[in-house]
Amino acid sequence: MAGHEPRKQPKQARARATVDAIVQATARVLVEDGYDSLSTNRVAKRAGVSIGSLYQYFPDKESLVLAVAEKHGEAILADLRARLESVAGLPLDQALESTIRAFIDVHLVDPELHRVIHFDAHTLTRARVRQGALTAQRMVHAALVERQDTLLIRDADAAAHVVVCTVEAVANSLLVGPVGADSEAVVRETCDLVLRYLGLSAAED
Amino acid sequence: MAGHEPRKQPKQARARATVDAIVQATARVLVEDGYDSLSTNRVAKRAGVSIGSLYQYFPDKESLVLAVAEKHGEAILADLRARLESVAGLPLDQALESTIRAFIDVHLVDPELHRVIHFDAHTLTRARVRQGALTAQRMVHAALVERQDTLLIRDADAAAHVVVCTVEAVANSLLVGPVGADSEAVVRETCDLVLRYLGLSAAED
DNA sequence: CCCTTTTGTGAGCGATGACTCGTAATGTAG
DNA sequence: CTACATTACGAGTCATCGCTCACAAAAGGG
Repeated sequence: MAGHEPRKQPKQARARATVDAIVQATARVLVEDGYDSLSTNRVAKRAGVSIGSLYQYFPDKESLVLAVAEKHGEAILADLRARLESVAGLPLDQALESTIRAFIDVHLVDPELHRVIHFDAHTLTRARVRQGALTAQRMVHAALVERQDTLLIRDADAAAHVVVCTVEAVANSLLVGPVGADSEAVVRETCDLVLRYLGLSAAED
Repeated sequence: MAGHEPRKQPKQARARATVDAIVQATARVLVEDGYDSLSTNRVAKRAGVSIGSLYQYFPDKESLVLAVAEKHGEAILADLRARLESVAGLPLDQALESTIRAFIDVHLVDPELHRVIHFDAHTLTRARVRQGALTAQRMVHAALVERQDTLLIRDADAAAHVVVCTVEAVANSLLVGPVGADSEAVVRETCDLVLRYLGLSAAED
């Protein structure tokens, strides 16, 4: 289902520029025209290269979207890591809140592109996204286990899954459109949700 | 983008059977072949009717999927209502837990179809699903406001959104595939998540 | 029985799309 | 300059798809 064999790698700088232009063009088509309007011909035209050049480096249409998703995923991850630097010294509850907010914020890097990748793209790309979520889940799992006695946890596996699932869903809901509530309030409530779940924040007032 | 005018309604029983066969065939193609393989010709063939007959009752391809989604949505809603009958007499925390479990269970009616509708289908169908979620959100909002003084709520709008978003995400996560955790445990944790968030269930042991 | 309405048919039109391949241009090494 | 590898090109192939339309068969009604 993944289509064909991998294609050759660019050797010269010229070729690397071409590949880059193609990936960027794919992203632009994705956000400007939508997933349904994505065609290899259109991408080639938008990139200013010929359709033949495109197929020298990408075996099929899906691999284009995959490349974009990969790049976007890495950008997000880098951003997240940067945002988490400052968390190290904080007390647990504040650290957690910062992490949650960072996780949500990071979904708003190029939100249109994120929306398309997350909601419109197909099998392979979705699998890639899902794999990213599983990675996050493992990280959360580790963090939970490490603080097992400070927290209120019955089943760390299930807890990690629920937490990641929840925060990701909220983050994505914020980039779909009107949400019937104020965004900042939603983020605040999400923090409360997770903190109370983990037994970290007793009710105030 | 929604295509064309609505088509005529079936007057005779014969025609109603045809329409039904078409909707059912659409659902079968959707779960057996996937959204990407859905074509009007294929649906017609699978339904055992001619392509012309299909276009007598459905203006375009999307309306097929929409009909399936509509039907599935109604089935789910009916199921949910039935499951909620028994909740009336229970104390608040148990009622809430039952409701959450019901909401999740109901996503497992024809899970394959649900998966396709929720994850693979496009604009119109997605809008329909989203509208359903908003309805749920309004219901939750009302329920929260009604019990405002028993619960721990700062912003009912945001709370309703977060809760619905969360439970729906968990429900959908359970029908995508391996989850890295036991399903029942996930459901239990989700209940805890929401109950603790609303200040209903203090920590046990 | 005939006339009208409703229902059913499927060949085929026009469009689009993914992808190939023969060829030409450009870089690169000796 | 020459020979070879790399890169770029884009017309064209083949398949599919959404959808129409001219027509035929069945139902209903008088």
